[in-house]
Amino acid sequence: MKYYAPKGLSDVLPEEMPYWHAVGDEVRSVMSSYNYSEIRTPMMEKTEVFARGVGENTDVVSKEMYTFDDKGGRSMTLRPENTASAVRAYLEHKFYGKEELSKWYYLGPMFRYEAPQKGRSRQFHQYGAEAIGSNDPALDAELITLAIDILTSLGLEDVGLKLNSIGCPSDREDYVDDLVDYLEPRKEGLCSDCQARLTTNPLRILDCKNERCQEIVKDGPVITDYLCTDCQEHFDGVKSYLNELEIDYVLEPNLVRGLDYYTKTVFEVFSEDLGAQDALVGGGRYDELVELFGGDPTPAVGFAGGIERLVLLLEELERVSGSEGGLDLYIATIDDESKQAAMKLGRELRKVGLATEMDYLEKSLQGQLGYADRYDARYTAILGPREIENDELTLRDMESGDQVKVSLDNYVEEIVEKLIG
RNA sequence: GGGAGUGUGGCGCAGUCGGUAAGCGCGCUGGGUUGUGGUCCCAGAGGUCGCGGGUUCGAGUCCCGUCGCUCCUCCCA
Repeated sequence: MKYYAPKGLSDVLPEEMPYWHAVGDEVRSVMSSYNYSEIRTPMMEKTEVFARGVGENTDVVSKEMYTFDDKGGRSMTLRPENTASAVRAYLEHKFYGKEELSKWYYLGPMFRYEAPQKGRSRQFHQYGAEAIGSNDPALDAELITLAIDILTSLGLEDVGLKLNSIGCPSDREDYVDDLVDYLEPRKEGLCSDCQARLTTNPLRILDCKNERCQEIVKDGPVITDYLCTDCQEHFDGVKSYLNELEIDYVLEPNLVRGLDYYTKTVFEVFSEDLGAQDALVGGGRYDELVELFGGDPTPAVGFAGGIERLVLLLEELERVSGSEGGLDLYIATIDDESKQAAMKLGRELRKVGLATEMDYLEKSLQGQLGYADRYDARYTAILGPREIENDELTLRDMESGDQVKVSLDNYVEEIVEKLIG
């Protein structure tokens, strides 16, 4: 084989499409029910949108971006996530002047240069929501239930919610100071990555999976002890709403997440039925991001979910029927003359909305019936010299095998009648 | 960035110690049915064993390299 799709970029094949459609349909439907409107931002942005928005020290920006210079010498980057673009669009189109609260959702491809594995590819697809303009903890809870509702409406039940608050920047500053003070003397025990993080991004040490790092972190300071009154109240509010909504969650004080823009609430929805890449949805509040992009201080919260991982689960659980559509009618032909007529017939039937197929492979009648069978045609219209002679067609019910003659004068009505009536 | 596994007709696989094993199932084509699918029976087409070197009298099998794929670590969607 000479040509392959680039590593980590995979084709979504027709046979997988029912799952993708199910996810897309459910996302749109649930989002609408929560009054979120779709927005589509470009698949690439100027590099600084992500570099500034997501954070220079994040894994995503420092080593996972598809960045290149365009012909004008501008540094462009394929979007690794959609929040930064959404905020850019929010400001560019001055939504702060149009509405007090912007509730958006999106659906589309994202790109991160990483080693592909189960549930992770370089081009992947996310659906997500952003609510810009309110710091109400009820909105955090809304986003969380929205994310969960999409999953449960698709038939997933065993999903868990991890929840944490990382406070506002000044809380975090105090916390990071103490964390570094705590870790510095224990530096030797940390993995080499974490030793580096101690200076670049100490918070990331918290969710390092290395056992020794975890051991050390376990007895260190806990971020939720550092929340200011505002942040504490906010966090309590989120938890209280979740309790009211009977959403189970696990408090994870070490959940900090990989993007710099988060403040206060952070959360992840995960599945135990997935492999190493078990996060289905990740999100949180980003109250500083609009301001960072040059807007007035504007609180916001959002989440994103991975479609590939969701499809993987749906396939495993067989929660979505593996086929869609199906043929209403197959028109079998015998010779050139009947094929001419079949082309015309087929077009008429398609016009009234019937999925119609015919032979393009010069198959025998036997072969054509087999083909019709394989595609689950409900009826096969047989059109041969005998039918043409009598100005009729033979309509075969593919389940019962019953056949009737139908006049070519009113075949559309008769076939529609059989299929619908 | 590290680690492990894997590559044999379209698909899923078997291939023993290196020695007529290039084989099975599904699918496909034709026939049984000169115009009738699903079950069944018969026949048939289809493979430079990922690629390139090497060892050997002899390589799908062993060695080296290379490309691809998969999974893990890490991070996350």
